Amino acid sequence: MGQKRNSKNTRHKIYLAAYKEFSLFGFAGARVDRIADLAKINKRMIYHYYGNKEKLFSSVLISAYNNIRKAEQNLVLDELPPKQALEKLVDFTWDYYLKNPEFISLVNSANLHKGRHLINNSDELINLHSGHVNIVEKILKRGELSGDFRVNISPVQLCISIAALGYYYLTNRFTGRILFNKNFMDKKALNVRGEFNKEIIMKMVQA
Amino acid sequence: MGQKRNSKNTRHKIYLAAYKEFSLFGFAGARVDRIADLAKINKRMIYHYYGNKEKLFSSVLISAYNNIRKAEQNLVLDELPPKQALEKLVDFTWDYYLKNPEFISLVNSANLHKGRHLINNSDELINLHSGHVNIVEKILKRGELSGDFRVNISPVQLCISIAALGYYYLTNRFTGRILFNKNFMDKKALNVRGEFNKEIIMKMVQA
Amino acid sequence: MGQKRNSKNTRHKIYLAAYKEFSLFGFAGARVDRIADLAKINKRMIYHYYGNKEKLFSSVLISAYNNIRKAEQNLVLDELPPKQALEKLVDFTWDYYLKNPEFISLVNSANLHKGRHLINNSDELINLHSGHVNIVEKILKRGELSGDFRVNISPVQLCISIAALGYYYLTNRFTGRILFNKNFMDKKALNVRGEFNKEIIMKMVQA
Amino acid sequence: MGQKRNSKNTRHKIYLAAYKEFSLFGFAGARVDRIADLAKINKRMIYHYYGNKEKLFSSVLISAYNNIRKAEQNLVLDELPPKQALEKLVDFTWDYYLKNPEFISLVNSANLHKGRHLINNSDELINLHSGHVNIVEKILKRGELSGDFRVNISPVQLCISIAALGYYYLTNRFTGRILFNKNFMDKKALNVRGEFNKEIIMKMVQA
DNA sequence: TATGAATGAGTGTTCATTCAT
DNA sequence: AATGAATGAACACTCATTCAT
Repeated sequence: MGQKRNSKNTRHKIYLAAYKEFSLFGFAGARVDRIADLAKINKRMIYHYYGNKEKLFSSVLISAYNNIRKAEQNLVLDELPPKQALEKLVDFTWDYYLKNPEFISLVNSANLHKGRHLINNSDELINLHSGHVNIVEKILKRGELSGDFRVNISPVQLCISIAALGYYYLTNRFTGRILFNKNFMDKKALNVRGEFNKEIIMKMVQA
Repeated sequence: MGQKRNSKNTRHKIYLAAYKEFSLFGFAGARVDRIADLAKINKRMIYHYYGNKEKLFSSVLISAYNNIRKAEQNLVLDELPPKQALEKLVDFTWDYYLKNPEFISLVNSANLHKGRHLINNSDELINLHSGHVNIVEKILKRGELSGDFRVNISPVQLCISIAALGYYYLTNRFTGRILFNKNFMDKKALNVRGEFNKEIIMKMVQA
Repeated sequence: MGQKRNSKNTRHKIYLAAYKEFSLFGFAGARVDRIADLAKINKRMIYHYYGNKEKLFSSVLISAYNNIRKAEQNLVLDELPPKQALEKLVDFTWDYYLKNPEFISLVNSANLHKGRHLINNSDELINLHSGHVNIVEKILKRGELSGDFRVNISPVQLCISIAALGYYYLTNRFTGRILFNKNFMDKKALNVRGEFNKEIIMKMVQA
Repeated sequence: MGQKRNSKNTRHKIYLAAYKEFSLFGFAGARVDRIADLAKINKRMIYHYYGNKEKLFSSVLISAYNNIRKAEQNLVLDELPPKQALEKLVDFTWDYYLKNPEFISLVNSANLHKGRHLINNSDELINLHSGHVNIVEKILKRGELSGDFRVNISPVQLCISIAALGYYYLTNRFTGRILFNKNFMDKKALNVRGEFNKEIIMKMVQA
């Protein structure tokens, strides 16, 4: 049984610690030593399992992307009328970002590094991602047929918009608080924003 | 006089180099040495004029925010009908981001560091920023009166949304290219996105 | 029996890999991990069979010395006239170095470490080595009696000289190539050097 | 005057310490930390002045080669009869090695690394080195004319041989002591070897 | 006999910052 | 106002070796 000598366990502990560290400090600001301390493993193990800091970041980043897409795949949308399906998807996106703000930080860091951590590593992810667009496409098609939605709305542009509205609000919550002199994260503010996001998307698609 | 000119010059050269370095690498990834090399000044001068790396980042960040707000103030919107005024504002925001992608990088880095570089440094900026919200508020009010726009749209939420739609697209252009297998930055793609942004905002406000 | 064969096999695989690694990188530059990889055995086995890196190096070094001495013992020189016997010995030394350049690297590394890897480990080797001097001594004696050679030539100094002429040329083949702008290792160059070595030794001993 | 803030001084202290460290431990075995300690300078300065360990080794190595060649150039040989000139050169080589055993260690280490530290760094050195061959060539020519030396002796091969006889003896002094059970470094042994070297070279060239 | 997992001390290198002039 | 020299703490990464099975 041996909990102690457990390769998978160590690997996973590293992963969890790295996830936290990278999302708190970005790739450049993250410290391998802190990851080792946090994971309570020997630093050497990081290099044993992941090669180097860069590859560890890649792993974490890809997992983060995979996680959101997998969660999304679990949504049951096909049985809902198109409007409700779309609202549910917008809600899901907003909720996911709210519960996983680290995801946003990781993606920002990945883009600061021009996306190089995604290259050569992401076949599975790209497949998962195309599922993401498909979901939106299917909803739009159903809405067109039912007469609820306008025709010829680009699924990709809509995907991006749904993400954008929540992502921006959350990634800018710190500077936003200062500049707007408003706590972006209190319960009411979050509710207001969630509703606004839904409203703006629904207005966009409505016939 | 000559000396002062020089002094201003050195200060400004540092600023320009720092702006570039911080936007390329973020706060943590930026290197003081590189800034000095790029500015072609003695590294010691950075500490003379700006105190330390952190304060230099603050300066750069605040300037970046000021610049967008000042440019925005120069827009002449009052004389346009509300719809056109709003479209012009959306266009401006998108264009500004497109021409100043470093601004987005700086803001991301500032938020990674929880906005601490803005605190105690930003009275002027906060004033400028409230002007930003005012612009939107005024347009919304005029639109309500003219019957073009719905009533009770939150200016702050609209501000955020206008920014969000462009900001997200551009900050995620690298991972986006890989995940959507689509060049986010070619001319046509940028045009399509610009139009989509306008459409979504206009649909949101229309009566 | 099968197990013993396996055990010998593992030990030997380690030895071969270590021989290669140490001669390529020296003692300090050699990596235990690389030896394990090269030998395709578990790293732990190195410690099982040889104790540590230092002792492994000792083993390899002593084997290397033993090998050259054993090969030398196999020469049949007694039946040749003294001049021919000496020429054959010089040829042998030069050929052996040429075919076993790793030997030279190992010896250099051993001397860099002040010979400590030979101490307490080398009784058999010292015996073998005295055989080396005996060979030269016997030839010299026979040459004196036959009138071919001068009297009172020191066997030890001659041994050293025979080794020196080939050893130096080969160990310095890389810097030599650059400094003399001449490929030390092409066929013709090696032939020229081989003949020169013989000539210089024969001139030294001739009556 | 400022002894303390003295760039040349620091650079030189690093050089001296590196020279010692590299010759004691070879390139791989040398420690940058020890060099810094020995030089009593901040480790950072090593990287400031020399870039990295590898370049520092290159510098030290090239200087070592330059030094022996420069010392050799200072010999006044043209005014001596050819035999005496050649003997003086052999003596010089032997004495130089004896007084600078580190030189031998450095050259061994350089060759272990396949001479790469000499490449792209050694124009001056290659020139100096051709002076080395010229010296021998001139002596040989003069000896031919005077009838003291044989004709058609290769200067390059003779250069190599002169170096070889001393170099090998000294570089192998540690393993030699054990294998031959003889202190290679006591005064008498060194004298004997010095004379033997001269004898072997003179016999080689004599008419 | 054999192995995969783990370790602590260390290795070359880089960082933001300060000193001395 | 400006500079080249210097620093110590930290950085990512690697080492020979031992543990647990």
